[in-house]
Amino acid sequence: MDIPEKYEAEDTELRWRDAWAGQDLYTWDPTRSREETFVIDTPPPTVSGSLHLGHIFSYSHQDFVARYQRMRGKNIFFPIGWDDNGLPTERRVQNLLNVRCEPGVPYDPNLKVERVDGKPKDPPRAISRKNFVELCDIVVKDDEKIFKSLWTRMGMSYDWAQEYATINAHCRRISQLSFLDLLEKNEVYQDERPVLWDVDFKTAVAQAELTDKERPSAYHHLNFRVDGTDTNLVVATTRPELLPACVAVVVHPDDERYRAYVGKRAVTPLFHVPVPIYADTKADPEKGTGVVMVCTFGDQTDVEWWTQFKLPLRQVLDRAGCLRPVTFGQPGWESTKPTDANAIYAQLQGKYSKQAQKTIVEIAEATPGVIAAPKKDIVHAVKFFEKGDRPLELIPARQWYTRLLDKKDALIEQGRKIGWHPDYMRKRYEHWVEGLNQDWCLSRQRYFGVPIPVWYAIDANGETLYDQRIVPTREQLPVDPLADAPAGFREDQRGKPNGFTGDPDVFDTWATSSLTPQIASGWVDDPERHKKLFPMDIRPQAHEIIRTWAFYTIVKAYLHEREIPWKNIILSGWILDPERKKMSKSQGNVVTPEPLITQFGADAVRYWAGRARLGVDTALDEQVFKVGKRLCTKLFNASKFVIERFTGLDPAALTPDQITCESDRAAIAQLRPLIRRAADAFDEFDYAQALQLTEEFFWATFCDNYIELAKPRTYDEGLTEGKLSAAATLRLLHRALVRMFAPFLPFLAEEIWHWAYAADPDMHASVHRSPWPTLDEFAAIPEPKSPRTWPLTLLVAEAVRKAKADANLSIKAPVKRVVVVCNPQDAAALDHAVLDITRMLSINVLDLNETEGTAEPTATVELA
RNA sequence: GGGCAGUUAGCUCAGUUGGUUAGAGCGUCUGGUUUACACCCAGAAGGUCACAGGUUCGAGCCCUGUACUGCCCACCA
Repeated sequence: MDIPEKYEAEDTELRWRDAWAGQDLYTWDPTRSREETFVIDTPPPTVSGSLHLGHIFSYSHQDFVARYQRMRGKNIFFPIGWDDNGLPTERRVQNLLNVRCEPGVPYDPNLKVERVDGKPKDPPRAISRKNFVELCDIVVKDDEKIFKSLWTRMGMSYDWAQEYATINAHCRRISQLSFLDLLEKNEVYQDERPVLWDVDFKTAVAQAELTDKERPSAYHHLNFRVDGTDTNLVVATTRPELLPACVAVVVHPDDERYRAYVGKRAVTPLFHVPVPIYADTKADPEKGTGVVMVCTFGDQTDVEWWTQFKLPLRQVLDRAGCLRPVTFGQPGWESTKPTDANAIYAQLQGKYSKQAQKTIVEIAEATPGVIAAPKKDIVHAVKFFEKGDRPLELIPARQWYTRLLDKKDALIEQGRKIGWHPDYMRKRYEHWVEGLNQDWCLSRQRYFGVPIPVWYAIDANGETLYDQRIVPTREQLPVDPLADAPAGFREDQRGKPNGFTGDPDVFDTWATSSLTPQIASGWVDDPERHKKLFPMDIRPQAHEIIRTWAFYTIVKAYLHEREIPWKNIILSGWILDPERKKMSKSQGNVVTPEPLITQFGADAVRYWAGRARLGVDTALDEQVFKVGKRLCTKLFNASKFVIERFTGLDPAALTPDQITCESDRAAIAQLRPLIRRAADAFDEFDYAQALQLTEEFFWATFCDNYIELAKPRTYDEGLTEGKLSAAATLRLLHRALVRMFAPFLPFLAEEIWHWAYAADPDMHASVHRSPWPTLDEFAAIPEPKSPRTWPLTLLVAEAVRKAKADANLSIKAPVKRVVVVCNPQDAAALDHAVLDITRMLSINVLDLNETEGTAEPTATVELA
């Protein structure tokens, strides 16, 4: 193969990308044993949106490990999936096609919609869930193509035969199988109770999807008359709009101020609703006025008191977060002055809670005797759905749950069986499990997701019987209960008395994502394959989703098989912008990878990723790409030298026994520990350490010193012993280094490999299937007579270089004399390399002045 | 409020179980047409290892405390 004059990353990378596409270098071999196989639980990226530099970063880390393990001879299972199921896709489809999902609408097999550019003229078209899901499928397919092309460009060594998407039939089936299995095991259950609710998406969410946001708020001080007295209890509340939902008042049992009122009733202002006064230690005397109003529902404590005191439900918020119609004076809505209450409520009804709050405060301020004290502004943390824009509410709803609270200890124990890299990430997992306070809410009131595979019977009166569930058989899955009729029923019985109805909900996307190991392995559908792939070797992922993806995956593996899902989990850090801020779309500081790849090359971008250790957040520094590109250029040029210098010399004629020079043996002795240390680092998933060691050796030991030392001999006339020894050594060192760089710089390494080594009988045609260097390859080469030869050579070289630099002379300028003062052992060691040293540094005379004692050797330089 | 990390040269980061004078790259400065490479080579300057105590013959590393930064969790009347 011809070696180009100059290194052109784009040319090299395009060529190999195309060449690899036609080969099956990365194909998993199902016939090989589990022990020989290395299985990666690749994160499926969310396809709606674009990949940013952070993805390139962490996905490169996975590929380093995969490529290393492959070179160690492992049969790599490295699948890639697309996480297309879920809210982000729904939003994209709604905007792109101007449609909205309306579950009651019948399926239209001939539905045609067009993409809209800019703001749509018409209101969104209501379509069936099945149509909506089909449109989502079409849209994500396009994104997946773009993602695939970027991964290919980055040289990711996926086995594309294992490609999947989390919404495809296989994933829906596995996800539904999981649910049915847990239903049989009584690990999932349905319950109607207050649930964390997002009023914009109109769906329940789980504890793991919460995030706190600081919001300005205020304590409003309201007078509650104690029934039958002239005394007022002052309630401090941040949610005055929930006053109509008030069902009780609570004080601390030891609070002297209020002890006398416990057991009496208080009357809410404005609505005149008598409510009981309870004592409970959860009421904090220090907070507000020490008097808490219990509403259905303002916060989690309200739910607890509501349950504890068996309080009535006065639900005022509807699922959109608006105040729904209620009538005081009706059963459950007692009021001593219902007419007044209804007049006030009429002004709130239909408003979002925030507007209702404003209104009720105005009314309270205008009504004498209601406000006890001026409001007090505060800032406090409020719970949000992580993807939501408005605070969560607690709204009673029927939902499916997975039992978690009864197995916290077991889940912590499972976590301890897994290797966490870095290890301290294990603590994050354990703290999360310890802090769990709810079972996992599985159901979402959304559309583009995996349907919950359950139908319910409808009785003769048209009432849905939630405890009379109809579940499909395993063979039927995947099913859509809104489109498919259960066995024994006809479609026209849907929604009719004595008929059936389908569960309208879909699963939390994590319910499916948590099954990536089972999705990839085939699980119960292919037990043989499952056995060969599960538990997996590594799960690579980001640390902020330990509480979701890692946690839920551990939960599923435990509930289904009492197993851990993988032996190790490796956690990449984040890419921060140069100001150390996390990259995010909302911050507007996201860097797209394509221009960087074009400018520096995929190998250089991978190099940048390889410099960051696991778990460490790294500030983006464009200089590092430059360094990566420089490394590629250097590797290209050094390789060109090593190979072209000996054009015409048959590589097969170069054998280990020709390596006779002490300098050469000394250089090889430097490589041995490098190979071991880099492999050790890689075995611990510390690719960054492996890269650093390799790079350091390559640049300093190999290029700056060894090549320069050996170079004069390579110009010998004829095939001298020294020249052959140098040729064999250069080739051997170089062949090892190219392989050690291969996981990081796969394109360039492959290119160089094909210049020189692809035809090697004990290697593979591709560097990526060639063995990682082992000490065995160098076993036939004797150790140098002294381990001091190499360091002493460097000592002389450094002294001479410094002398020349100090004198502003060219490095080629001749040196009259160098006197080395050292002990006899060192003198003997150095003596082996005298010829190479003098030739490299143009030294006329090198005197070795032996002195007894252990004093450090010194070199004195006398310039010409 | 609880927890987990981190704080080392102007910048980005290494620093293995405590062991001479603390490292690299980038940047800066000085020199060098050297037949692989000027996307290069050589050299130099640059650090009270956040701070304060302690253990030790010896601490960047171990212990205690403090400050700051980031993340996770809790609180939400």
